[in-house]
Amino acid sequence: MPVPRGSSLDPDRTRAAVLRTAEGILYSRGLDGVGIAELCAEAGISKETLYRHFGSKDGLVRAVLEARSDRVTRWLARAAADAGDEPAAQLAAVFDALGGWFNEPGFRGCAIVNAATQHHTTPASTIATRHLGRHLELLTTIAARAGAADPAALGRQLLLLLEGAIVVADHHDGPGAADDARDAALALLDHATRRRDGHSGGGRRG
Amino acid sequence: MPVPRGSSLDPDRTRAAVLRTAEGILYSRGLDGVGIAELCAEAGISKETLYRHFGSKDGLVRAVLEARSDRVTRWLARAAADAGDEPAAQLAAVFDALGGWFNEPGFRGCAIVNAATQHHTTPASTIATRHLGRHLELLTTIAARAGAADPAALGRQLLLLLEGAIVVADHHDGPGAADDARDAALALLDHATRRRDGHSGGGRRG
DNA sequence: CTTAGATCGAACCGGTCGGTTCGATCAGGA
DNA sequence: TCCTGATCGAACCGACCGGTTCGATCTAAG
Repeated sequence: MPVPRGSSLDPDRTRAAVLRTAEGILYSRGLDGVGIAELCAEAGISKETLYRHFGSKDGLVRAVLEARSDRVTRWLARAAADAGDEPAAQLAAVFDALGGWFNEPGFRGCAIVNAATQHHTTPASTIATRHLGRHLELLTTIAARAGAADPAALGRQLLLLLEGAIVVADHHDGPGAADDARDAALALLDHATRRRDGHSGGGRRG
Repeated sequence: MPVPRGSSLDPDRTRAAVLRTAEGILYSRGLDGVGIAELCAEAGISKETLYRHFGSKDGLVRAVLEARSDRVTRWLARAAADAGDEPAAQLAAVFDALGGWFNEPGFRGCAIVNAATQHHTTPASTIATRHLGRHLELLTTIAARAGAADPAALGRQLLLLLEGAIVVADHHDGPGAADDARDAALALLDHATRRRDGHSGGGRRG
């Protein structure tokens, strides 16, 4: 059953509603697994309306992916910020948040990376590159605040864990991948911040 | 230009040739990016021949993915074996081999994971799960031979790095991801095998 | 030579796709 | 009230899809 048939007649509201509906369907069925006719039906709009708002299916996909990238980026940053000032705790919180996502019923991997995998020519690739760059920025910031010897390098390593966890959770392990990734991340953080004596660094240091 | 028009009339040879050709096209263009008509034309066979050999496009895709999984698995195992008996060297060799792959012109991520991402209902998902399981087995074996405290856990962590490196190389970094993954893998190996004194373990131990 | 089977090439099928257009409808501002 | 513009619903387009069939052709085995 589509939208309650309200005919809001407010372009902004219509656009937002379409984006919300299309995101769910495109994520669960894939970019090529659903046609714009069905998209319009589910969103409760006509094809002409969709055409005027987004220009093409590709335009709709791009708008959906950009909105999603923004939201996911804010969500991860929030998870880190809510974990307090301790870098190790922030890192753990990021991967715990991932674990919560993996446990959600409709989890099917990263929508942006999936889209870029399906249409490697379209702007999806550009959005995906920027999306990973945003994750890298968050992780590098945490690495720097933790006092890592090479924050950029540690950030890149942590990004591998983050993206690897999504793939493994989707195609192999399920939610357990988040726990493995968190353990590995904390180990790498410890390795990159350890003093050169036998002391195990990264622990509480006020 | 298709096959040299030899008409081998040998079913096994024909099947192998079709698999080889289809693998390249399906990998570079995506499962939905090419029709069976073009596949047949490039392979130099008729649609009826393809239909008799593989039953359907899905059957062809499955055969392609299974053959590729076998080949990739053997390739990685060989890379490890050729690196000698030292677990750390074997691990480094695995990620160095990955780096070589990332540098190849047509690299577009893992064909099996990509396929499962595109068609998450088809047998592609099953093949992908088994594919990652094979990688996990190799990495866990190396972890165990290195004397890790928990080889299964370390194996799972290394799998995250392997899969993460493929995604990041495809969508963000390029070949550098392999170097980051190797460094992280060696750090995790060190972390999991270190003695509880200050000595940095994992080194040569006969 | 004859025959059986693999293959070709082309036509054909029903279906779906993304995109376009058009007349009717409806709400809000002048 | 009347107009503007957002929207609807439906029809339509050309293209391509995966799959099926058929007669002709070619090769290798008997």
